Amino acid sequence: MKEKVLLNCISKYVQLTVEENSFLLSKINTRKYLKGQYIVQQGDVCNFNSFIISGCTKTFYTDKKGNEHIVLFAEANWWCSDLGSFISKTPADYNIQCIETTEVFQFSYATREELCDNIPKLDRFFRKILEKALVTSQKRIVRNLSLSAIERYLLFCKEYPTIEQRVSQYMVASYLGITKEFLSKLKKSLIYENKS
Amino acid sequence: MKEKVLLNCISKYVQLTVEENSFLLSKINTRKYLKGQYIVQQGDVCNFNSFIISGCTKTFYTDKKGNEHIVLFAEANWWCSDLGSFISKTPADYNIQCIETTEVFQFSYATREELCDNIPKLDRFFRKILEKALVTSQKRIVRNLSLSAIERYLLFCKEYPTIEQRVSQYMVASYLGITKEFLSKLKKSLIYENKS
DNA sequence: CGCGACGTTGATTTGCCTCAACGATTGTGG
DNA sequence: CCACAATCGTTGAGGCAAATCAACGTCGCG
Repeated sequence: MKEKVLLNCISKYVQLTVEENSFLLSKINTRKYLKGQYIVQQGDVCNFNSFIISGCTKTFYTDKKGNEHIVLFAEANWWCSDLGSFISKTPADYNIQCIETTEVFQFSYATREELCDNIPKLDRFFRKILEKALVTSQKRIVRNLSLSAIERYLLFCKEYPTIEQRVSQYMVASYLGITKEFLSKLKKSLIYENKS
Repeated sequence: MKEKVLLNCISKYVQLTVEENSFLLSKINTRKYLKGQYIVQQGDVCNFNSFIISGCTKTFYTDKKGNEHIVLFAEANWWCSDLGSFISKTPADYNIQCIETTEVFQFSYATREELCDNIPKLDRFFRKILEKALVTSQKRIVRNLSLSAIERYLLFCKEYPTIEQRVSQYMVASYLGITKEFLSKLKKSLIYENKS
């Protein structure tokens, strides 16, 4: 039963009672997206915070020239939303698109507030995962400032091996902040290095 | 009375009772740093979360070549710490240095947990400010990926005019991810543009 | 089979860095 | 109160990492 995945995820940070668990589950909405479908589109309001049960999504910004810039990839057990849009009901800065068939639990803003009001431990849960997300985000800023493209690529492969395998090359390039052509050249140079 | 600044900051997000306020204040520690002093140094454990009463700090990473990369500037009413180090008691990735004489309230990890245990609304408070911080951090990632140096500089001046004025040029450059020499050239080119 | 999405390759260009030297401003001790 | 050092900012010459552009391979799929 897939609800267990979510309860498991939460139980790593806070301990809910049986009643709290069932209250939480009573508020859950499940939704399934096909490959290529959008959970949110830039400009729309992001009304849901989604917990990924299975599949994979990319959150990205499209600039004036039409180039994509990937904010994050999300796999099973991760949360995704355009947080800024979600919390202040303003138009989303980002698109969230499913790279594969993806199944999620979704919470509206009102539902999430209701849950946190009734189960204060959830405030703590979200606080803790936000702390982790912020640490990761700041680390990425620093890496983009201090490392070369090839160093960033190697770190990405090491830290997100499953993502590197399941998404297209051009998305990896976009995440790293380089062009797909240049990433292609980097990978070629790595092969030659290993041979010599 | 400077404790009011902190209570004010919190009251923008959650409403504490009189007893809660005084419990919170009873746990407060004040500390003053001189210009140039460090709140944390890379490699040490960051034992405090600091709320800035007055002054200004920079949080930065020093790479192997000795270059500084600024994660964030913080002024009055902001929180700063090496969050990763603070929550998991591991060596800090970053330095936090005072750019001016700076006065802060400090909370140890244990104190913060005690506060949140006794006042669950504080979990919500921290959740909300973390949400905002994460939005800002992700926005910066996207900007670094999608904008040129001059665009980033102009946005920085627009969004953080007070910081642009009080910190050295080379720190602004480091925040933007460019060299001080190149920033100097950018500023010169802006002057010529306005004349013609 | 033929089309569309993705990846590769090479030629050329460019945004930004490096290095080195030189002002300007500030603060500090004699 | 001046001299001098330290710190910060500016300028220019030259170099490199990565972008751009254009063409061509390749693979999966309707």
